[in-house]
Amino acid sequence: MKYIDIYEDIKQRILNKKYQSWSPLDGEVMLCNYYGVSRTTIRKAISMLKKEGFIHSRQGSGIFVNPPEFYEDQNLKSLSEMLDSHTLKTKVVKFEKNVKNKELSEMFNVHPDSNFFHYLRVRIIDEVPKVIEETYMPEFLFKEMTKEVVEKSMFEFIENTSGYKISHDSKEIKGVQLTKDEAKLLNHKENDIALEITHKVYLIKSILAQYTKEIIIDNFFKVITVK
Amino acid sequence: MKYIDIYEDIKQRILNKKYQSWSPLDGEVMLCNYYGVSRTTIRKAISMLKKEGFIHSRQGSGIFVNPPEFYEDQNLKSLSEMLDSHTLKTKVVKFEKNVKNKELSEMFNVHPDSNFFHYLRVRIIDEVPKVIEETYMPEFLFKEMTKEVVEKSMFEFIENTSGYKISHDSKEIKGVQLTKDEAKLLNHKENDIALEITHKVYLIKSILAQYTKEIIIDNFFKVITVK
DNA sequence: TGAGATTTGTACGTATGTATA
DNA sequence: GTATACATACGTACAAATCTC
Repeated sequence: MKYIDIYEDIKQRILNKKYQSWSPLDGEVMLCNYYGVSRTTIRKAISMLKKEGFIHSRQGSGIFVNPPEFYEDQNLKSLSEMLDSHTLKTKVVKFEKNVKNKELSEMFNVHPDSNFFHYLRVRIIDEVPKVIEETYMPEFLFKEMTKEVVEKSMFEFIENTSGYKISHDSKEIKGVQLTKDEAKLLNHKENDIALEITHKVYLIKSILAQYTKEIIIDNFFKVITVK
Repeated sequence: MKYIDIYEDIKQRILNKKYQSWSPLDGEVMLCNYYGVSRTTIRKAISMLKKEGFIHSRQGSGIFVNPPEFYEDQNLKSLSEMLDSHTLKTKVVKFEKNVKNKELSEMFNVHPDSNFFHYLRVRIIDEVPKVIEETYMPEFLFKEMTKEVVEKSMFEFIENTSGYKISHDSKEIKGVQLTKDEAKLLNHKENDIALEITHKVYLIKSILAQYTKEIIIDNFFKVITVK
């Protein structure tokens, strides 16, 4: 798709700091000529870049490159993926199959005897354990699941390998005090304040595919919106 | 603007539960005829509805209405405005002018002698105090500021009355324990866990116009993303 | 201050591609 | 396989905001 290519090209230029913050991008007509496409196509690419906070535009004026803080935390990935620019290690503390649990079955809206995968990972950033990540997934949806998958990216597995399509994504953020076990895993003191993010991933038709609870010790979460 | 009208019309139908969750909307061509506009215009309205989580579409299949949890907390307004559907009262606890403060001046990037407005409001939802909101704004930007404005909507004041345009918006969310004073205002116990949201509103060219710290006692914040 | 040029925004129409039913 | 429905892409015209001289 042309507009995707153009979007990627401009995005890379911005990420590689080819433009100064607030500096104007070429006008739409100029971009049409440069990429050899119609204005509709350029505007589609521009629209995506705007949505993700890379640029903004004003009628009569032009298109302008945003400073990095506008787009850095924009893409709603797994919270831990947000930290991928740092040296990141993942330690799988636990990996179980055939877990049965009444509350889980209710949450996932499946038969009470259903089996779940369960794994617990600790994310280590710059040699410091920062995030505990505990995940449950129904086994009947993911038959090819292995420990190897858990050691890599679950997100990618769902999107590319499993054949399912992710429909939406809900996160609930709250402040909590660390339990004894959590404190131990994170080298912190019991009752220290942390953020708990419960994360549900849904497939088409609102089928819940994954439930994750993250405990994150860097006690903040940042959201930037561009008008 | 036609596409805005169409967007509003369909949005209202969805909010008023004229459609069942997951039920198909009319096709694009049908909507063109109904509203008497081109397909481009329909697609612009559809695109906005998608962005805000009201609907989703799949190629070859159709356009489908999302269930309420997709769109309820979508719009990034002031966090307290998110609760406007409940009976909401605002109590202005403090309103000061001519506040000088070194840290504030640095944060706003203005001369150290600059004056700030400062006000502290408590938001009362269903008769229960839930949110403490403390705001600082530089006086030189907002000359017409009065206590009356503070008692109503600050957001509207900036957008409509002051003549400035909001460029972007950053929020930082963290877990905190209530101080003695905060606990008193919220009828809670000292050291109870709450969420603190620091909120910065920027005008064009990254001019910081408002700094708000919210302490919110309902200890969660929900984000839903639709792919 | 004002008129004209520039630039993005809105809207129309048409044709073809691609996923789904 | 065919029909349907959304997705992509082209081109054109005019409106509205902004910038420049």
